[in-house]
Amino acid sequence: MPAETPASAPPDLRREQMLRAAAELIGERGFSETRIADVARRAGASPALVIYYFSTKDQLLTEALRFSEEAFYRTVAAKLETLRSAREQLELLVRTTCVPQGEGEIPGAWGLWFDLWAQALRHPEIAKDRIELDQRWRDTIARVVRDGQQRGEIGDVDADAFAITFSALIDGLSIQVALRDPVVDPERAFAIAMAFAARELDVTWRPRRAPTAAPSGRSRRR
Amino acid sequence: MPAETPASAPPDLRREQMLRAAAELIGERGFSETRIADVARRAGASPALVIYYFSTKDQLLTEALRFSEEAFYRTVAAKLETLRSAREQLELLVRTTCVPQGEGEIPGAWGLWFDLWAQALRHPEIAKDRIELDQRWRDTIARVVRDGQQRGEIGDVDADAFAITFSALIDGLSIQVALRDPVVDPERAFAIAMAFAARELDVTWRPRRAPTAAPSGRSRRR
DNA sequence: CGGGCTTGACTGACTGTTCAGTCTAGGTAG
DNA sequence: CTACCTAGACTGAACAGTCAGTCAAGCCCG
Repeated sequence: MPAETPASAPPDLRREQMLRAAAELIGERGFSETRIADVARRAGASPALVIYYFSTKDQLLTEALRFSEEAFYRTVAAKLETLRSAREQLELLVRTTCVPQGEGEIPGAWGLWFDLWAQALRHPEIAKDRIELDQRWRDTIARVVRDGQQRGEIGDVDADAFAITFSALIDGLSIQVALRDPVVDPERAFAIAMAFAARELDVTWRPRRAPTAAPSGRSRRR
Repeated sequence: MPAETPASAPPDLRREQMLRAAAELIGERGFSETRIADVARRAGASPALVIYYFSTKDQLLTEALRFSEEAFYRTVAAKLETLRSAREQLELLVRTTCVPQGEGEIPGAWGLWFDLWAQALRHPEIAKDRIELDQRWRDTIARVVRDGQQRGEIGDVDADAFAITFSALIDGLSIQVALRDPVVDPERAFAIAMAFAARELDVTWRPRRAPTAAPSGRSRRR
């Protein structure tokens, strides 16, 4: 692998390089399997320097988790802006969570989520972050609903209650997808989530193909 | 702590003691934070003996994960037998997953699940187990539905499709509960899941209290 | 030349695993 | 019944590898 790092970058960038590297590695290998030496190598720095910036390994990994989540939500929010109909916006939400690789975010984000949960369960500091982040996620969903309602695309439902249920459903589905469950492939997960939203929000959404049978292999949209 | 271990038990029991100890510890501290020394101490044995039975640490922890999941599903299946109505059976399913501590199973089972997912993502061996176990879980749900249909308690729906969606929803809800999200407390998760099932299965279920407000502190049923 | 950045070399602690035996129960021969 | 023997359960002590974090010294930019 070529060292694409300019050996000495502005210190702010250095930090970010390391955070990004750490986030990627956590996603690939898992939280506890990530060594600071690995992070250093990927960021094009020495292990000592990593400790220089983040004084402890735990701190680095913790910040990396936060960094990645933050990036994820920001990206989604930005993309959301570009879409005009509630249907498209909902599709975006579902697709970014239920379909393997969104573009622009840190790759391997799934492993990251699992580790985030596992860590949150035991470290109150991380737990607090996660709760906040998840609330933001539900707010995003609720806002899509409310906007759709104002435009008359969506019927009269409790947006917040819907957000809670819908985010739970999406989470559950994406676990299966991430773990490559043969019964719940990305297309199916997408179809289930959208069908649920359509029924619940009183909006029309026709699946492009029969939801159960998936006869023809199809290349993923990119 | 009193050594409740009879120093020398039949070897089959020894194995199980260790598996149980390992499963508990994984739940409490997490997969990677579990030392074989800890397992040994809790099982009333020496570290060397643990290696004597399971030749490697990974093997021990892997088997412990499987052991715990297996125990969980068996317990649920047994309890299901004792219930006669579909409504009660569904309540059981939701309660055992969405409410903190089921009785009889390994405590701290939640951390276990997160670790199971994290491990499954990276170790195909574990992934295979998980898929199989999850399929069994969905089958359990589907069977409850079909039985209910035969008894005329449940309307005409695709039991398998329902099982997929419902299990995803439950998973998502229980993540929030496990992570003590203030918005999704156990009662609320329970209410959401049951409401979904009721509507989807065309069965009546009245929440015992208003689903949103939870005014009075209430001791958990035991 | 001063201070932040960067490093290689080092270390101290931890921990999975090995090993060389000890102990016990049960079997067997005398 | 006794003495011996064997096998398997079990252990304490050491080993070896790994890795987070330290340090003293250089580097480079302003």
